[in-house]
Amino acid sequence: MNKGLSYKKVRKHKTLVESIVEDLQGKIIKGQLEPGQKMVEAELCEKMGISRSPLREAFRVLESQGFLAHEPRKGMQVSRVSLEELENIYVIRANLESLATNLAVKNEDPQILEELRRLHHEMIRVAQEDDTGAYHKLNLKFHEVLAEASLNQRLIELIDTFVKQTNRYRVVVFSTPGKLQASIQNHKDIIRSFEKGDAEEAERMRRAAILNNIEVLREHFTREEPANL
Amino acid sequence: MNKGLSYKKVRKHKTLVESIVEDLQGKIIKGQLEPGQKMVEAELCEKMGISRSPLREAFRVLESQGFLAHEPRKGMQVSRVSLEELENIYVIRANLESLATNLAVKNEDPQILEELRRLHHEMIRVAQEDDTGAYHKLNLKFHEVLAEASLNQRLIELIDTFVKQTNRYRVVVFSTPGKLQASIQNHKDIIRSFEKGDAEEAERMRRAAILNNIEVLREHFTREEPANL
DNA sequence: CGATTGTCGATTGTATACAATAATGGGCAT
DNA sequence: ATGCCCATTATTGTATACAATCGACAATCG
Repeated sequence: MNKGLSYKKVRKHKTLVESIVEDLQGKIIKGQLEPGQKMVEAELCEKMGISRSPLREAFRVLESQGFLAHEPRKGMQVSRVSLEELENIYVIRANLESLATNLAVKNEDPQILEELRRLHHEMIRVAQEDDTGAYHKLNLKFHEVLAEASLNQRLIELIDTFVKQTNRYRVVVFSTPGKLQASIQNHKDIIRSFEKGDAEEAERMRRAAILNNIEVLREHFTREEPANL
Repeated sequence: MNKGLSYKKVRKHKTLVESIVEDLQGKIIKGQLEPGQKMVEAELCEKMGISRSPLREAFRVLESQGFLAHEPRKGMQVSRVSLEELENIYVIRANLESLATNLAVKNEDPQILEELRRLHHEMIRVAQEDDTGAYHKLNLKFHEVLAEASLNQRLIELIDTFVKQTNRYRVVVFSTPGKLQASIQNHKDIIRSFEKGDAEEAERMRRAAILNNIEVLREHFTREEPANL
């Protein structure tokens, strides 16, 4: 079967470039494309059944988002993130998300609060069943709702990009024992701050949780070999 | 004279795409390309003496940065920023820059402090001469130094983009009377916090200054017509 | 007279072709 | 055997060509 053709079929209203961006982004996040891997245009074109123009445009988008990196005449490669850079990214993400949390609380939308509570209880349930996969999905949703409640479109998009970037190394963070319970407690705290209308407190809670991930990462990567981060 | 050819000559080590990005970005910031203006590919290609491929790649970069926006099949246009969006951007910028300031102070680099002092005194000088143009340049430099002192590369780039975006409407902010003196006072405060090593205070100072710009903008655009923001 | 549809032109989306440069490998000299 | 140089080749950078879609205007029908 020609795998390439499916691309053209799938796109209903999406343009080819968008499809390619999503596809490659997904593969990078999932680790199917490893950091440092060379992205040879002709090769990818053939595999995907597309031509170089849309691929190169997709490359530019992904580069802007930090998923790819290139030097002129040397070609694109999947961005290679050092531990230090990853820490840098986490610091930014912590700030952006805590800002969003602050704004979300200030907006005082009862429907948002309701949604957060629902997700929170759902997470408690799947945590008891030790379903980390389901938990991760709900967790993402929880923070997505929080971000969107900021009603700041630019911020929402920015956070989305940064979350995706850190998720490339999520596996590491989430496999840590106790992390799940800490996460649940954190959500509880945020919801409580939300109920109190204490935006600053919610902001601090959110920031602390994200920054804590850095510790986990640092610990992990000083023990084990830096591998091919 | 063929204006187009200069493009190819100028690039020494820069690729065409980079040159185009810089050029268009500059024109958008300076207002030479107005918000909402259609960017017809063929037209620009002829004017610039380039072909569509690099132009379209530059488009993608600029779109990622928020300077352009496009709908499929409808074409690119210079992004049209509502007052609300501009406020959103300022809120993000305030957060990013205050974060950078915090990190900068924590790094405690005496050379940075020295550089900030130098720029500060320079600004006081040109302010006395009412040279707002020179002041603006020094001001940009001041905050650039502050951002770079964070030593967080990703953050530095992000701030750069956001600063450029808000600078599209800088004219408005800076023509306000009293703004210059307030700006000088703010720098003084930040330097003092730096000397004390009080990162949190410096962070608050920086944030307050940027957020204040929003007020100025809002005032300006509720009096005057929203124009073609 | 208004609405609808068809056709044409303009413009974007995609593919291919050409040019320039960097990586590779083999031959030759030391 | 090893290191340097040159040629070859692979790959990116740029330009052009082709296809698909959208918008506007006009012709036709109710």
